Amino acid sequence: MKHIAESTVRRLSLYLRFLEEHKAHGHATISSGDLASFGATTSAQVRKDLSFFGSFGKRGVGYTVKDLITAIREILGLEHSWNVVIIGAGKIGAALAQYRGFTERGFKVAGVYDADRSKVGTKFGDITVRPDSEFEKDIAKLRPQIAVLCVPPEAAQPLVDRVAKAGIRAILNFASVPLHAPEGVTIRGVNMATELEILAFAITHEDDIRAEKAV
Amino acid sequence: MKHIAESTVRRLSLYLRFLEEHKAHGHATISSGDLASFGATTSAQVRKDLSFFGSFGKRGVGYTVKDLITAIREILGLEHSWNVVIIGAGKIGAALAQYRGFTERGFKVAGVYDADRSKVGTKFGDITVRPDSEFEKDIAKLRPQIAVLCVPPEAAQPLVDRVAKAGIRAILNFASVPLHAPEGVTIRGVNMATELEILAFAITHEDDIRAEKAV
DNA sequence: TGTAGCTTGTGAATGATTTCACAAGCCTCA
DNA sequence: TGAGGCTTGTGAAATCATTCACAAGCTACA
Repeated sequence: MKHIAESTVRRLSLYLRFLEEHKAHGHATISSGDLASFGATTSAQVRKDLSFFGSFGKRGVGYTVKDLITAIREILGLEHSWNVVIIGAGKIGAALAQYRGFTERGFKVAGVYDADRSKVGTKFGDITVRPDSEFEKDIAKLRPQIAVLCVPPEAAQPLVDRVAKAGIRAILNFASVPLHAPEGVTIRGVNMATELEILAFAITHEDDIRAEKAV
Repeated sequence: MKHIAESTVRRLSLYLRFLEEHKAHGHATISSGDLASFGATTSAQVRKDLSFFGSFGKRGVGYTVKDLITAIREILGLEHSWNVVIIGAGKIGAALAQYRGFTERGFKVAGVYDADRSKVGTKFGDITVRPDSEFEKDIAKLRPQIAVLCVPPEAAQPLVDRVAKAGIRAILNFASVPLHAPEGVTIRGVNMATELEILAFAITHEDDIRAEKAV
């Protein structure tokens, strides 16, 4: 397969959300223009995004909502559900463990771990925080595909190596350090402070931008 | 000023983090190559990123850590601290209200609001959840520049309009819907489920990619 | 059946970002 | 002072992503 841009995958995820909503509203078909207006993009972009994976619409008509949902779910790899383990049961870890959005989209939180014994035993819904040391043992049973790291920065890289050794190949990192991914492992980082800094940059410089527009 | 790519701003934020660490380790100067290896980028990229804003290094020597920190902080608009209000005191909102990373980077949580009366009065450290209805009144005193939305999807767009009307021009959105930004307002979205979906895509397709590499 | 009015799928063009490659400049040391 | 070894700053080239523009194909309806 041709290399797919991250921006394309991100938009597909967005289209999927809109399609599900659209289906719930009882619509059977949708055009690239409708999809575009929801995702703040263009109809050409929508069609190009889809074209990397095949041809899903009918000229003159549009896309069958049901079929496009199936197609995008398959493209994204969402036809089956994924097991996720959360490592670190601090504030963020706890919030994610209870986050409805994951379950809704087919990501099942299969375990929560923490090195701090005082946190072990805490319950989030039907899931109990287990000791970090049990991690490798559990993996063999749970077979999770994704690990979410919500640990202090200095603990993150060692955990990446440990998690990778246990056979997990996808990591979502909430620790505020860039991590080195071992061969065959994909890491994505989410950094709240960086997001705020990008906003700070935008409002600090928007006057320059406005001035520029006026020229 | 020339238009700056978001990717550049994101990297600057990363460089800044490394520079502060580097300074704490007692180093006085740093080269673009060192900065690059931390951020998993190239030395040319580092120099290009900085070149949009000026010339901060010395040929043959590198950059003075202290001065580059000052320069990047000024570029990002971090020379003063920012006031942030969090709207929605659910799991995510509560986690963010207590998130150390914000304070460390100069973002002060000045208020937390919720429409649910049962949440009003809850304390997060020295900050108390206030009723949503008090929001406009408080803004006049607090003068926050950034709002963080941690509300259910259907509540998000109305809040954008309300927050914008109150004079806030930057919004960080954790609700899982794309939002329409009024004129002069910058919105950034963080969507945990989308991040997991991008990972799911990556591991679903990595065999294709590996196969491709082998060809 | 034929025409009018849509909408898709896709090469080609444009625009944006990253990488290359090298002149210019700084420091050390003989 | 001058040569050698670094490192920056930056045009130019290459790569990557988005937008344009239009032929091809579907539906409805006369």
